[in-house]
Amino acid sequence: MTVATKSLLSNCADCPIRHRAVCARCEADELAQLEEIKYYRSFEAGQTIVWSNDRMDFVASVVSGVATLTQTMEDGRTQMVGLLLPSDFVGRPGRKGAAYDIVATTDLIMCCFRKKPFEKMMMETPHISHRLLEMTLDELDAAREWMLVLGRKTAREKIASLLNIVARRQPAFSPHGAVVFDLPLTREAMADYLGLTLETVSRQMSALRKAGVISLQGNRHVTVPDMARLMEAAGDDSDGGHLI
Amino acid sequence: MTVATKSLLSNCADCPIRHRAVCARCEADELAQLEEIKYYRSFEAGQTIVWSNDRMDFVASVVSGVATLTQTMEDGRTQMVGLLLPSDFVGRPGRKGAAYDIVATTDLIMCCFRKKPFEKMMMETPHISHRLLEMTLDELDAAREWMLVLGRKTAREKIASLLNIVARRQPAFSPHGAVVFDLPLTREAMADYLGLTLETVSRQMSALRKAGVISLQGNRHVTVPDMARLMEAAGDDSDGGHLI
DNA sequence: TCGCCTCATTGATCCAGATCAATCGGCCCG
DNA sequence: CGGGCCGATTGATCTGGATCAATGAGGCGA
Repeated sequence: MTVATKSLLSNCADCPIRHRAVCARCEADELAQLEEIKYYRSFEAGQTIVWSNDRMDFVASVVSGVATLTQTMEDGRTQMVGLLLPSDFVGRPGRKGAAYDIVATTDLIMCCFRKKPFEKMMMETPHISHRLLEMTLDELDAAREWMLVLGRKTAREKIASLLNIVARRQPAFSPHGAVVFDLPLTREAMADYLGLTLETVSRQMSALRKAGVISLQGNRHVTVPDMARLMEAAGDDSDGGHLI
Repeated sequence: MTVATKSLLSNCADCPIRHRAVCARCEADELAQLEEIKYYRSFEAGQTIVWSNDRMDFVASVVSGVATLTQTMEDGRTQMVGLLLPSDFVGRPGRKGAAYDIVATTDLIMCCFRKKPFEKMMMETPHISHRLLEMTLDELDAAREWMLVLGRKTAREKIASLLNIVARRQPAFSPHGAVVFDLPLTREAMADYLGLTLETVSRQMSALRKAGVISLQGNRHVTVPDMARLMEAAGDDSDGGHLI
């Protein structure tokens, strides 16, 4: 580990997700308390972080990289139910085990908190529980948005919706002009997220490319020349009247 | 309004959802505070309670009856994203407008709190914000469960999953033996929840009836002779190892 | 009692996406 | 440099659920 990384990882004040994660509202003294119960873990792309039903004695924030939450039926059908990007929260206070498989789809660093002391701190620190409530409400909105995608959108709209989500969470995103990014998911993982087969994902990616909505450099590297066209392909109102 | 109903409606201590709603953890003095900012509203089956994007200056608990949350695309496709049963919470503290259409599907009574004072109380009363966090995490789990239903289940499994959810929230539910209840939704509303057409819903209800998984008295009244068979039809593990 | 309206059922046909199958292309390892 | 592997693409065919269409059945007002 380089000296720069080590510093990044030990000092909350310099943390890249300081102002978006569950600790966003904490004061200096509260951060100091968190520093005492936190530790970092890193994972390589493809590693499973937690298996569904496993005991889970920590909660965490994603610092860098991407992870997925996946549900599996007995006969093997799978559905991804969450995409965890930097600053997203993992785990549920007040529950023993994991409800989903959690898998790193890129190299990943997580900032973990031992669950017991974190729960204790939540009880005593409104800044944490209020921020967690706010983040959970946001996730609930995202999950409901995704229910519309899964229930009513066509394969092409589903793909465009996924590209849209990933594009918007890029650090240097601007709603107008071109956006360039790497997809953090394989075609198969995209299919699991979208309720499709990987063949359909591949076909519709090609279709969007042929229509000029996106261009591809290799399998993962995507250029979106015009976000408005992508939104349109996703079936979303391009001037989305979003509430705050 | 009868005397009995009036008493039910004015005194939190006698409230039927007292121990499951957002106020579940409140002490007597906190209930007294809530009583000051609460008021009741009732709606008839079919009435729209709030339109998406409307200003919403209250939050509420469902006291009796059933409501739905629905999202609509510009071209008219709709997806139901939530089913609100007694004790469920409506609205989002910290947001001005409604994100979804909220519609009463049966006659409905809601216990409303003016938003501003409720938000103030949340800041000062951990019993409320902790309970709300817990309820929101449960809703998030339910939404993710529903993502699996929408993304990966067959039409027949979808219907069985919906019947399963409704059966389990009946006041007098027992996991073994028969369950009898009234569906709170039309075939069309079921279709909106399940990401299907109403014709497919109707066909699959008939198929489940012919297979003996359910029996129907009229359109709405359902008897489930054996919950295990219903779970099986839903594609769920009948001895589901649920976490707490 | 009749006619209408709403909700539900059932039938016939169509099509988006699943399934089955072959091929491609980059990458690692020997 | 060649072979094997993994992820992705593309093609051919099949099918579950959508769509289009007709009919049924309860409830209610005139």
